[in-house]
Amino acid sequence: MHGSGRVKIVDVAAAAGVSVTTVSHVISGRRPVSAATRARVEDAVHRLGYQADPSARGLRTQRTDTIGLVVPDITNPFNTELAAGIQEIAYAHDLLTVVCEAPMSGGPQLPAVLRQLTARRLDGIVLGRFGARRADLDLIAASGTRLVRLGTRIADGPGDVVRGAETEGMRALVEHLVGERGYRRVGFIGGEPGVEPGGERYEGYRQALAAAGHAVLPELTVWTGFTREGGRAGAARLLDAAQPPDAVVCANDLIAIGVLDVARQRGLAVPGNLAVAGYDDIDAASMVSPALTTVVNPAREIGRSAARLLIDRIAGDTGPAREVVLAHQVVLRGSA
Amino acid sequence: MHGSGRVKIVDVAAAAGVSVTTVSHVISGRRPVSAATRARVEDAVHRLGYQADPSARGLRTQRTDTIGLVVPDITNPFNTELAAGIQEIAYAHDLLTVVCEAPMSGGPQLPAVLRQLTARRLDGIVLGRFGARRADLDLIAASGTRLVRLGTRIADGPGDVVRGAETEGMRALVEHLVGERGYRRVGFIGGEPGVEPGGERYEGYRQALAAAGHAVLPELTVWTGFTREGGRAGAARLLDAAQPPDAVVCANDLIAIGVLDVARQRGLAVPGNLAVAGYDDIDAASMVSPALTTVVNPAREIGRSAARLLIDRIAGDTGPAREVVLAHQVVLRGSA
DNA sequence: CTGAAAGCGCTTACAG
DNA sequence: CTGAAAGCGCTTACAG
Repeated sequence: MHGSGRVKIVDVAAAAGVSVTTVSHVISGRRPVSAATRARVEDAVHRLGYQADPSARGLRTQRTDTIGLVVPDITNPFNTELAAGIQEIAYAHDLLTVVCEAPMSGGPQLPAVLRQLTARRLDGIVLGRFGARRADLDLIAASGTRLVRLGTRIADGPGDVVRGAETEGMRALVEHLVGERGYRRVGFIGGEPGVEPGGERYEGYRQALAAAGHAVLPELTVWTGFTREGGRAGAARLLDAAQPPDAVVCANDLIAIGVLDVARQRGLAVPGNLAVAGYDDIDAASMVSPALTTVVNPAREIGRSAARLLIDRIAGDTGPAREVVLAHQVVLRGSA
Repeated sequence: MHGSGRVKIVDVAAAAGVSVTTVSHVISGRRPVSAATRARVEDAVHRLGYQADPSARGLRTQRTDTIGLVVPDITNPFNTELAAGIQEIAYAHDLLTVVCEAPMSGGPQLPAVLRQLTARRLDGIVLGRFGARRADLDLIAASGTRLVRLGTRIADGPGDVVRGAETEGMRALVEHLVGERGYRRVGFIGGEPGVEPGGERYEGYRQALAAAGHAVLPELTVWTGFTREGGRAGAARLLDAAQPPDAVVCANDLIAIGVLDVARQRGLAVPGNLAVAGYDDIDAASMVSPALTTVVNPAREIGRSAARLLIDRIAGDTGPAREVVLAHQVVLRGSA
């Protein structure tokens, strides 16, 4: 069985009575081998439990059969769904996936993380984090590592892009609140100012109000942070206004959950006194009470698309850069 | 700058006017180099942007500087915290971490995933999934890959172990409900029967009741699944009993959230008519209403400990197998 | 249909 | 303090 020391391709060749060349070709299928020889080799591979050394193979082929995903926070449910989608496709293609964290603040800096990944000679990188400088992106591309960026535009840098239709999703949500449900004063709580995807989502909110002929009131828009705490702070500000809103849409679900906290604390019925809507449809969105009306952020499907794009490129696709946009989907629950 | 083709160690040697041997030693620090030479080499490395090829290095050193984590579900918050803890330590030691999913049902089978990882010659594996056969574990150990198992006992297989004090945690929780809060009929909703960590947690429940002199009533224990749906089904069963419980402790938070659903739907006040407690302290536990009384599952710290153990072993520690147990911590919130 | 041999880019005894 | 050279285990032109 597994004696001391690993089984090498020469061991298989000896056991099967052929050259290492032939063993290699049986395994890769890159050259025809007679049925009898193939059977002997396959038997030896199986009997000895041979598995090619990836370092040796990688040194020859200049591939690592490994792709990377960079996200700001690996515990964020959106990012784990993303990772799951990538892994699903990668696993089927015998690629390993490494997920790396490059926090928006604190922890390893993005350029350091990217440098580590290019040092590892990954075959491809999915960049699921905003805020990369153009120079860093160009360095990835120049190193020969394929790149897929998430949530941005094709013109913003090298590589392909996958994104959800965020502006359209938020617009559809707000149009529903204003049109079907008849809310008149719809407020908006954004995340950190200038941080995506807050801008895209705000744009949808703005478009919907404009299309309905409503004014976008500055006193009903507040930017805090993409957290529950941000939602609490934002809700307090909006509700303390001279004319508070009758509905609040939030840049993400965590913010909306913070708004629910404040509503409960102030004894406001949701959606009776205040309608609340989020964005992303995280797990917790259906666990809070009332359950959150929100827009699906198709994280898993974004991951799948990104992995497919990367794999096509690794396989040699040299066509022009592509941008894949995934449709939005509004989920109506109890909160709005 | 980065012309065509990657910078190799010979390029650095040529630029610095020394041998590749010296370049290698400057980088590794494994041999004294004169200050002047060192400076020339470091300058060349920096100027050319040299990064050693990991495949070539790995082929020589027989290391991949990569460790793996195997979990049943990478989107489960407990597992992402685990991964975050491992990555935190691994990153500081220049190790890459790959997280692989081997679902309890459907998807890639555990032996196939483990085979893929040993084929990749990982330096170490953290096994965060139950249900591995002894033979599979022995194969990992025999392949020279260091192993840390989570949530089991040292006697169950090769390698080191890290686990939380689950039985003690559940026992402390139930003792609080019975002792301080005075609940008399405390029910238990478990996950899938026979699936850990359900057994450990049930044992804590059992011990607490026994210590308080309460009988463990079979009609107050039900095994469903570690999901919100499982909690709903379990709650329905318990509440339809001739003498329903006045409190329910659950094998995890998702189950407890399912119980809250049923309580709300039936108009039962929590904790007035029915106290509810969970286990794990996932994010959603503090988002539901009332917020869940639960026990912290120190996932991140378990990850950190596992990574440290693995790194010690990779560094050459050959001492006897170790079992690290992390203390429990009950979190009292509104639900019980 | 098959094999002998070069070479991928490192690290590390060995030698001085 | 420094260097020439072997060799890690593969894949793949090249040759027949």
